Amino acid sequence: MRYPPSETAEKHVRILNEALRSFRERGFSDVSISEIMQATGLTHGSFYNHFASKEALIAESLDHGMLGTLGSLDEVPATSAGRVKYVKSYLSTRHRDDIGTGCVISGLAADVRQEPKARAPFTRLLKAFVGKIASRFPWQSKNTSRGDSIRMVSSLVGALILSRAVEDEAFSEEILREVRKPFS
Amino acid sequence: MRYPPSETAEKHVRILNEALRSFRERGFSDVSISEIMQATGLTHGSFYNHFASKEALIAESLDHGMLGTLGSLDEVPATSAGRVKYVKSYLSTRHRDDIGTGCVISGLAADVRQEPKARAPFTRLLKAFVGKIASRFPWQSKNTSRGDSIRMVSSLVGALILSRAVEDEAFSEEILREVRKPFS
DNA sequence: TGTACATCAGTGAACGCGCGTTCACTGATGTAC
DNA sequence: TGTACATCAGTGAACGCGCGTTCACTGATGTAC
Repeated sequence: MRYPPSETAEKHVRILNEALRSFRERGFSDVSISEIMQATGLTHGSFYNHFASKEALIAESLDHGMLGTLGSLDEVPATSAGRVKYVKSYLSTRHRDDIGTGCVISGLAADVRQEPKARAPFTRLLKAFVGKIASRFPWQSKNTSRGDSIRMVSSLVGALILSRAVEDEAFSEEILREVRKPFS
Repeated sequence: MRYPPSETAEKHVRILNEALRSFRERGFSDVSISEIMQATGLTHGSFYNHFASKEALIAESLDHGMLGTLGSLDEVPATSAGRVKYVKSYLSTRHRDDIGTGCVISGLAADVRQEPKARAPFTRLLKAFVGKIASRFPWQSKNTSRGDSIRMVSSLVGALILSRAVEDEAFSEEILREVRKPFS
């Protein structure tokens, strides 16, 4: 049956959030349309009233995820102390264990390669993230700020992915701690 | 029919290599037993004469991959020039595009989280890699060498994964180039 | 303002498909005597 | 050294299952007049 547009729009966003959470937790291909819809409180059939295909959902969810990812940078002051704080929370045990609501870039970077339609939105997201880190925080020089941002993002993403992959708790913590050091 | 043991052992290794290549290229769950066996020149039915399950193949292939990953470090001198050379080849366009035969750690770090049986062998592999980089190359001080190794590995893995995810060739190259800088 | 109808989101059965795994069978290899 | 038999890797059909997607149907909402 038909529903008021506001309700439809709200369900659309709920599907996106549910999808983005599941995708981060278990990857694009290990998450089914059915379970996303079930988690949203709907049946799988109505999925195609919202999205053309699973591919389309993946692409749109990444664009949707851009808000939260860039927004997380605003929660921290635009100072070098703010940068220290950001790195500390990015490379924290909490963030490591909080994959479903954690950084979309670390959560999906490796999955993106397999999904052609995901690459363009992911590229936009990463560019915006790198650009915002370079411009928001103070760096040694204007010339190197973009490179510094890329190096910082690569370190954070690599360390978080490795700390999540590893089974040994002490080793996992060691990775987070050691990569935090140069940023504090 | 029955085959000589040497032939069986050789096929076993061929399955492992084929699996490891496919897994790196497309991830554990997007690769089927059938296609691995077909690429090895066998039919899918005989897979279970070699491995108990797909999970067991994943675990064994990671242990098998340890040889190549650690071996790649021996191809470079145990000097700081050797380390420069290693980073240069790790963060090269060739390695970025050569996923199937590239570093197992970068290729599978994110996939490992989803495969419980893969985490122990992956942890061993990463520990050995970090340990070997710390001990093989000269570092500023003995105290920081292990941390330096972890920071280097995190940077390399993060940069390679991001450069592979991104659709924009110039941006991808920029990531590799900027992360190479502090190691040259 | 009231009525008639088109719209469209949600439901759940159904589709074809490929997956991991099992199984009866084959036949050369290895072993016991 | 020769013979009889157990072993076991490979084959391909078959299994149950869950996937992405489609579809006929329902019924409240929005629109035309």
